[in-house]
Amino acid sequence: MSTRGQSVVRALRDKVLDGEYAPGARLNEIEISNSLNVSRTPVRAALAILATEGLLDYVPNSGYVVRSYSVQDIEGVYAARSVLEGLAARTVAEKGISDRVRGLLHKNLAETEALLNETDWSDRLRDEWGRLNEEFHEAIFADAGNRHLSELIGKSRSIPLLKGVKFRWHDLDTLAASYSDHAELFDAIANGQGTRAEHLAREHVYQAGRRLVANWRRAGVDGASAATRRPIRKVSRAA
Amino acid sequence: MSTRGQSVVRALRDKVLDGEYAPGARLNEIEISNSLNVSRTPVRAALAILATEGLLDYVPNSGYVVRSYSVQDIEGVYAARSVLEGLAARTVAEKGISDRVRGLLHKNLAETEALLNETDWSDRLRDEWGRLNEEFHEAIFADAGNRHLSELIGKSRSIPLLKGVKFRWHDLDTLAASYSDHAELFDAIANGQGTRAEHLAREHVYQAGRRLVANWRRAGVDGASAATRRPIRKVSRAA
DNA sequence: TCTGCGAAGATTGCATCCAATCTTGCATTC
DNA sequence: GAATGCAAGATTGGATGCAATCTTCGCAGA
Repeated sequence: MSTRGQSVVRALRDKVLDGEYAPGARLNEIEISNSLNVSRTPVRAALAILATEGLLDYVPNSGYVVRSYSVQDIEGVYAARSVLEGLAARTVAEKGISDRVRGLLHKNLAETEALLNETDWSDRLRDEWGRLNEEFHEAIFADAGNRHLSELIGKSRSIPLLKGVKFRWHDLDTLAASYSDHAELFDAIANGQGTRAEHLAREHVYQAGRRLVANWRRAGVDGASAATRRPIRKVSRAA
Repeated sequence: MSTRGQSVVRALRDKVLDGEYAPGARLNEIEISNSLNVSRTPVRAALAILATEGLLDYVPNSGYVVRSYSVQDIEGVYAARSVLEGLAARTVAEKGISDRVRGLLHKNLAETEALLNETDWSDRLRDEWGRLNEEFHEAIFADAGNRHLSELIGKSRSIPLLKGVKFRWHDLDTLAASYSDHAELFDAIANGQGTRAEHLAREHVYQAGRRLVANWRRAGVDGASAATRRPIRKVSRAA
């Protein structure tokens, strides 16, 4: 809440990531400035920043639209994320996990396991599971102590429309498998097994990506049409 | 040359990457707008973008400074780059290299080899070698067909002050070794050996990073002081 | 001499106005 | 009827003025 520009960046980023602005949607400076009660100046700054972050596409003199991701794009994102998180896991394993993160992950695993034994699997529990999953991954790559790596992973984790649909169709078996992955990964890291940790993390993220793509396809027309890149301006009529 | 803002972004980015603005240097909006003959508006937009790209540090109400990278930071950047370029190499090897890039790399290797047989090793040849090296790497990760991966590698390859000092102290033996790495990597990719290609690329980039860090340290006081992070504002006096 | 306070100067943040470009719709022409 | 050209509206790009914040420098006091 430092400057208005930063506030607008946060507000718009959340809306884009939550799908409030769907992929392909056009972002109008005046509408946004009215809805957020600021002038166009901080809005324009925020749009430029979000475009640089990769959340928006920008065409000069035309405007900004929420970037659309095809199935191939998503596969590419997860391919990159898998090697990055693999590197993070290896790094933590080889340099030694910090006591703080060891305790955090231990607690995280216990809470996740408890969650899996719940009977009524409501949306609230799903959200809680998503939070724990995020906490687990973030704790690891933060403990790698590599600022650049953290930035790259962060960029790979914030993609329009992924956040909202990410863990929506997961059945209990999938969640249990994910928990098992986490437990093994923690074991490898805690025991300094760098190569094992790297491979486990890579495979874990890879599987997550594959499930996401499968759900993406299963979502059918909605997801497909929303993910289809829509041109900002009409193509020129002259051939 | 579409909008002034984009022109300013390019101009400032080049200056930062070439070291014209040294790490830790403060960027004044008015000075820049005067030197580039534009108003503060496009300059402000450009500064925000470059900060988002990671080239500048930003402190609200204080301004922008060229981001400084410690030796640990550089090691981290190269660690990330190595796994990313490893992934790119594996991807190209497994999906099959395109004819265009196969020809390009073939030509690139021939030109590099010819360069190594030159007798008078002038600065011009050094620059030429740097260009060929860049072309080689870029051709590979571009051929992977992963937009996100390309963006991440691009971000890892544009770091303040690296461009200028990158290949300045390399002796002929080092360059020959690098050429040999490239040749082997091309062989692995062209023969569809994904794992081998990945490992070769990782090691190649890792070695490049290690050499850079060694030169960085050897540069001694200059590099060290330039790389030392300088606080933007005075620390608050009250404890 | 050093520390803390305060006022003046400098710099950034934001709002608003104008210019440039694009988009849209209609009329005209083939 | 379809395509082209033109004009009006809408939207973005840039410049400028003012407010808010920070920085710097000097001064008073311990």
